[in-house]
Amino acid sequence: MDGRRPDDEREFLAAYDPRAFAPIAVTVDVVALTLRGGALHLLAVRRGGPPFAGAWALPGGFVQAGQESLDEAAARELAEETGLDAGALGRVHLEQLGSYGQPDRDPRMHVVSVAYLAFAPHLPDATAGGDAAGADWLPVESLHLAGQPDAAPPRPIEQGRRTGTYGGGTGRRPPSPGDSAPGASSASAEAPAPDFAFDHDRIVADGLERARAKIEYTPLATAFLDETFTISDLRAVYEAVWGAPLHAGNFHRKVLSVPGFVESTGETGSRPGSRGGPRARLYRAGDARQLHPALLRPDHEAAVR
Amino acid sequence: MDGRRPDDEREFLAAYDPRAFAPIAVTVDVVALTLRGGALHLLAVRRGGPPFAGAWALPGGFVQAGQESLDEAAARELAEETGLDAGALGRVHLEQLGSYGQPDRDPRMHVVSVAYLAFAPHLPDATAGGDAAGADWLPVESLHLAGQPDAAPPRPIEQGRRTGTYGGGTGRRPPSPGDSAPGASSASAEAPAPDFAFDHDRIVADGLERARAKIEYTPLATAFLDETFTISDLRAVYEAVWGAPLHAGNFHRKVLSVPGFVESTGETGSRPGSRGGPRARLYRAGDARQLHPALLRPDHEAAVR
DNA sequence: AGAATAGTGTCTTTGAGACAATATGCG
DNA sequence: CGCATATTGTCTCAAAGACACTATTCT
Repeated sequence: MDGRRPDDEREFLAAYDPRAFAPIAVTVDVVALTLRGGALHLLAVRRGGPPFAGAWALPGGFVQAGQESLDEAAARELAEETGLDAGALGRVHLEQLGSYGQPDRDPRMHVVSVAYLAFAPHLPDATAGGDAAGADWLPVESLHLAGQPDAAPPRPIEQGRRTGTYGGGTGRRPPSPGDSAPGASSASAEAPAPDFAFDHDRIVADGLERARAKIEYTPLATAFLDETFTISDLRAVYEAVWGAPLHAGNFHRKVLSVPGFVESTGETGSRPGSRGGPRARLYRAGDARQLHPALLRPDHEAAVR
Repeated sequence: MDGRRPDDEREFLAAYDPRAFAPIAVTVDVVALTLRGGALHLLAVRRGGPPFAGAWALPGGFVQAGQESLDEAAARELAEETGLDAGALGRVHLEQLGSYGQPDRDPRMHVVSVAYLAFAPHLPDATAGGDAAGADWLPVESLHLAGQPDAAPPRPIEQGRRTGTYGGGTGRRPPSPGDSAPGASSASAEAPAPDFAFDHDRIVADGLERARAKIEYTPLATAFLDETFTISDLRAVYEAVWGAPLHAGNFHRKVLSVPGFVESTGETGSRPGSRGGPRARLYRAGDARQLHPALLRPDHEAAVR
């Protein structure tokens, strides 16, 4: 309406000499999830230098200005940390999660981070790329995450013991007051009580909630599996991501009843379940992009209220 | 792990002298939606200068480095264009939509735009803020959007005649090429067929799809209404956003059956529908943040396949 | 043999949607 | 009066979930 105000003046200048105006750095950070030994794992790197030296952080880095899109930058960073080539990356689901831009989230300067969420089939051990001191897959159930975004936080679990099934109860987590996660990030690796650098714990929490919601109404759970899989493999994905056991029979029927979710390869798996049982039939991902009707989380309505 | 590679070198420098490295500008753009006369409208501004001078664009601007978060920047930009004060802004729902960072999306330089989605009750006419030549609310049904993200594009509608119900058919819209719709208000808006500057048509399409999906499983449709409203008012929101008529009786029962969606104010509206009928009871938004069970779009499964 | 798993059948309950019916208030 | 709307009732069908059952294969 009226004449230029100071803000506009600066914007005007910025268009012609951006370096004089916009000291905001843009990075991408990736919340990469995979299944290892039946448990959901998150890719994290050890920070090699300050700030937060020694703390866990998400793999990520600066977007190369004028060179790449955000999606490309995320794929590049993920590849650097996992050693994946372009072919293997093609089997990974990568989607944008959200952007984080609090002015003080990085003590050095104003950094806007565009977070991505990745679902990958079982991947090899992580290899530290960039200036990270190390990279590793952390079991999600061991994470201490601040400010759970919604209502599906990882429940307290016993350390060390991984029976392949669940340690937790039915899922209506008690608030668990003694379960604090202060900034006391230990720099040694044995103790898995990972506090994250920056606001990465919030990004991880948001990513986990997105993952839990996304497999409800999309077939993306198959992105955690190989080309062919059994219905039980698929059920294991849902159980690992949701952290709750599912009824095998009903799940089986449900998956087959949703059009386009999976399609049969007429084959049958050679190795039955490690504890006996008939050989399961093999399926591959179908062509649906959305599940109708959706596969809703058990008891989720109660958790949300 | 190993020695620094060139990329790392640049990142390292960037941390200490960002101006030497990161010529990426960060902006926010807002997809602001409201209901006017029963139809969904989008807030747009006329660009005052190149590039894309004279074209419609989303309200937005640069994030003030070190001064504000992304959310704050979006709220500020929205307020500038709508003349809303802080109080009125409190009644507006504002959420992050996604970030857009193709290197060539702005011809001047690499600009990463963080898009926001806003739901607002009926607002006054837009007032051009910043360096815009004008601002206006455009009927969403008149927009020509490239690359519809999904399967719920606006259908053709008859202009002028707004009977309060629908002109369209059952929802499987024919493309309807010659369908123009002048916003016919302040800023020389005779020529419609709005093509947007930059990639803003894609952002708008993504925002619309997000809005259509979001009111399925959240009570955010109430954000388009005043403090109190009737069930019919609420139904009008769903019909405007989804672009399809809903069965009044079933909708009524459904809304009341979802816990926490609306709560009754014991009152009754004084003005019945303009064409007669009993006075409807008034409700206000309930305390639920998610709807269980959800209010699914009719026929959406078929549209998605 | 005993145990665990794959896959199917059955039954109950909930919810979505089609349709009908009644009451209210405007023109 | 005639019509549109608000609200409630009824009926049918799809789907989720609990439970049971059979067949298969490992230890």
